[in-house]
Amino acid sequence: MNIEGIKNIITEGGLKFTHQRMVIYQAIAEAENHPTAERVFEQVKSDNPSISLGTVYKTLDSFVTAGIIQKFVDNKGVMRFDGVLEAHSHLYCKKTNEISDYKNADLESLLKKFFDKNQIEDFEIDEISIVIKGQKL
Amino acid sequence: MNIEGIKNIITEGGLKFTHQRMVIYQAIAEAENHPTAERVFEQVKSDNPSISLGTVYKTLDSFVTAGIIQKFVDNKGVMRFDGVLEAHSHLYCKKTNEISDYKNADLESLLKKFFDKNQIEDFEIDEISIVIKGQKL
DNA sequence: TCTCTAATGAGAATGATTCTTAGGGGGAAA
DNA sequence: TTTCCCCCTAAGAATCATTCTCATTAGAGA
Repeated sequence: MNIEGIKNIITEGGLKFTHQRMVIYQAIAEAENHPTAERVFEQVKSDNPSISLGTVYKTLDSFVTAGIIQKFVDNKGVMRFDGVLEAHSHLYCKKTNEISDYKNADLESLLKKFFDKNQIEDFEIDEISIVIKGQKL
Repeated sequence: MNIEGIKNIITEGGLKFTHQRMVIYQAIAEAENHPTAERVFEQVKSDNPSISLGTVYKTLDSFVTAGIIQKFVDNKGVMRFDGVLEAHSHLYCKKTNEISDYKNADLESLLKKFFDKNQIEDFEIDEISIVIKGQKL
């Protein structure tokens, strides 16, 4: 993604555009995996050697609040960030601890139909997160 | 559950029976919610004032390894323990941060059927965990 | 009962995340 | 352009859950 594109995403999220936010968003958008804050920090340091880890945390948090990235907590209790906003599930490999995306529109619609029919008493569903645990072959 | 019952569960898991393991298992089995290690520690101290927090962590971990309880990580990155072994989903309330069980056999079989038909390439599924996020009404 | 090994208690150490504080930069208004 | 103000940032201290270390203790089998 080009600089203008990223700038738009950040400002449309209601955030001031800064160099730090730029490189951090870029790192997330380009990441194939689901990086930790530490990992983003490492990545970003080459473009911005004086950046601080605290800034990375705070910036990622603003992005989440602004709704331009997602976050979740992995099996070890470490935060993971995800630039993909559409509904999708995660595959967690117990051997390598890697987390990858699993998108399947059929699964999404199956679940949607199920919960449309089977309302949960006194509970309003906002989102459904699925983690498929197992191992890569 | 009585003492003998708990003793059986612990020894059948291949673990030596001790007083600490007894009271810790009891606390998990009786818990309605999904207690943290800290919470179990508080609970257990009345029956065993000299117990150490490290022991609670280590014991819970042995239980998980032995397969007699389950654990997961909540949205805040804190470990939660669960004495219920059957497949079930969790409801997470964004307002109160409470986590409750959601058991629905239809949902389980729906998912089982789906993944029987739709194998994931190069991935062997072990378990599927579903967290339904939203809010209590 | 005796012995051996695994379990325990106490507290130090670790690691991820948040907080604090001081300094800096960009936009709005004149 | 200049000033003001507020938000952003850097650096590191503080926090909190969890793990580790190590000396001591207590089960289970001989």
